[in-house]
Amino acid sequence: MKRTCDIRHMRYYIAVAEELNFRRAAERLHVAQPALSRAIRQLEADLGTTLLERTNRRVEMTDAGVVFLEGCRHIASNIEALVEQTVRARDGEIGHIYIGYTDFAISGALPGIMQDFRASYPEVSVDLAHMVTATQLEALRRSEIQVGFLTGPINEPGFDQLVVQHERLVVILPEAHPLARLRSIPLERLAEEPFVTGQAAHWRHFLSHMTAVCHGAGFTPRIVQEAYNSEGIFGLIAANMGVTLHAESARNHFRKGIAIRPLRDNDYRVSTLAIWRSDAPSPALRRFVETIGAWVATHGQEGWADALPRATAG
Amino acid sequence: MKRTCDIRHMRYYIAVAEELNFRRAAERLHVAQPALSRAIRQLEADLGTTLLERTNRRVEMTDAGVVFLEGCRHIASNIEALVEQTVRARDGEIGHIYIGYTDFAISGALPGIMQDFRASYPEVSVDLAHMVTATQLEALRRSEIQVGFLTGPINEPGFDQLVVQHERLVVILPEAHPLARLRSIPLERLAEEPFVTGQAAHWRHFLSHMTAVCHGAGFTPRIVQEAYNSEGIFGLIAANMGVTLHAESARNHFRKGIAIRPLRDNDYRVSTLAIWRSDAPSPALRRFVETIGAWVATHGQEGWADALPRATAG
DNA sequence: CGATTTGATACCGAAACGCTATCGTAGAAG
DNA sequence: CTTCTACGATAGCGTTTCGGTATCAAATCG
Repeated sequence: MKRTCDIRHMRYYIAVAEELNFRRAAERLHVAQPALSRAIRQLEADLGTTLLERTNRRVEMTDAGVVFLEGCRHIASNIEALVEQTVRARDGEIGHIYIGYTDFAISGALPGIMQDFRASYPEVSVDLAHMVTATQLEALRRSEIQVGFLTGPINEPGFDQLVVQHERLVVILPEAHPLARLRSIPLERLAEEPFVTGQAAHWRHFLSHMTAVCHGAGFTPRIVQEAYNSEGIFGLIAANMGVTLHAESARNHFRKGIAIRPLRDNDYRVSTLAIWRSDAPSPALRRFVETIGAWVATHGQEGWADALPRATAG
Repeated sequence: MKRTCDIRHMRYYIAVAEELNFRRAAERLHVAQPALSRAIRQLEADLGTTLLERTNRRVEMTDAGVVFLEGCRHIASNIEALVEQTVRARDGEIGHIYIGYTDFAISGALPGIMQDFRASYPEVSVDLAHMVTATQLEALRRSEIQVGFLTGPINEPGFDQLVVQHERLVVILPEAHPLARLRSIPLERLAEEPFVTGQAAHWRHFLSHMTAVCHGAGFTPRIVQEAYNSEGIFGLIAANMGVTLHAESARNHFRKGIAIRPLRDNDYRVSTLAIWRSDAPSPALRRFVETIGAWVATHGQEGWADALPRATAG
């Protein structure tokens, strides 16, 4: 028993079993009749089972033949589907992508991008994992994630990037704070205020932006409290523990008890980048990067906030 | 694109994709490494898709390769299962049998035989159809059923048979009937009684037995009512419309209002036969006939009534 | 820098395949 | 009963495919 079980033989058998006539089956398969005779004979030898009862005038299926026909049909269709799926995987329509994102990204461009991507490639499954910028960079190097949405600027050789957000800074402060009465806040007025920020170990990318812009206004922010994430920061501010600078995407959050005000006469911007390994992208990744590009081209760098279904205000 | 998709190539691919190493995969498959290289190359050409990324030192699966591997595993296991099933079908462990049966058979030996058969060959599905003897013979000739359980004697060329029941006759009469007080009834005492029987057109096989045995006692039964089946006959008798002769298997029925008594000094017997086409039996049919034979050998011709779970009395 | 390992290639003999031609037989037609 | 026809089986031949040995080019490692 060689256990070859060639697909071709199965297809031959399907034709013969359906026609119950070697000649017609041969026509249908575009082969000569003796080839069929031999193929079926060999198939039967491989299986160790008679599949067709030939009586020189009529062909009948045995019980085993019926079972085998059913199975062959099933397998043939499975193979067709598999070939189809494989081609689609090659074209990036099927696959899996691991993505890392920051608070800024999920508050800003990422939901819109994901929405577009899911609409175009519904069969690509996506794993979204929240990570701060430094963790994303490490994960990208280890190929644990394929795309990172993180706080720029980044200079990582071997990776391509695209700016998806380019945001002004806003001041976040307790609703009852005297400065909250201003429509926009001059940065210098925050010099003496206590600051609430993310943890220094994890938020250093954004904190370096914050300290830089504060130094530009002539002071060093006095950090009195650290929170784990943006939600935590907002909560502490609502509890009147201090103020902070945050990216404009904070406007997409709504939190009772806090006020969000633009900086007056300050054009400093923080960028959020999409970044991915530039060599040998998987097909699905290529599609995803295309989607990011299309999204950026469509929404521009200013309009990203409009992409969110729920628009909020400060 | 030839769309060959040889199973062998798939098995080769599974090995290479699992080992991610052509040499080790070749060892596992007991083939030389160049054969593998070529097979995979051809497979990729057939599919029009790169499955493995070879870098002269390391082999990696592409996304399409991952999808294809999963599919190949699935198909390979399907084929294994199919071969298994086909062999079992050849051995009669899988299949389908169409069976016809009479009232006598279903009241007698058939349930026990079916029970044994289902226990031995649970994956052979059975279609049981109630038919009178004449209908069964016609269905057997047309191969609409493969086995008939019917009332003998039968002389049908090209068919084999086996006696599964060989029953004495019993008298069935209304509980309140004067004769019901006797422990056994001499046949002559029924000469003047009105008879309730099955419809002449359908029950002629049994009716010929009945008239024959009555003639032996010197009278012709006066049939006053015909019913569709045994249940109907019993019902009419319970309604005091007459009496009848029936096979001993009637004892396995319980019907309020009727009495069942043996014939006195009468050894006439009615046989119920299993009958099937003697040429080219399907494997499942062969198993079924074996089971019938074993059942008859075990239970004998007298003990058939014991085979029923529910034993009743007259 | 040489040794080793990896996949790719070249070539050859064997096996499998497909085709044409032909046969034997069972059913149909006369 | 004879003849014809249709069907599957068989034989022989050329081509393709497959597997094996020997070898190569490149990358890794000591």
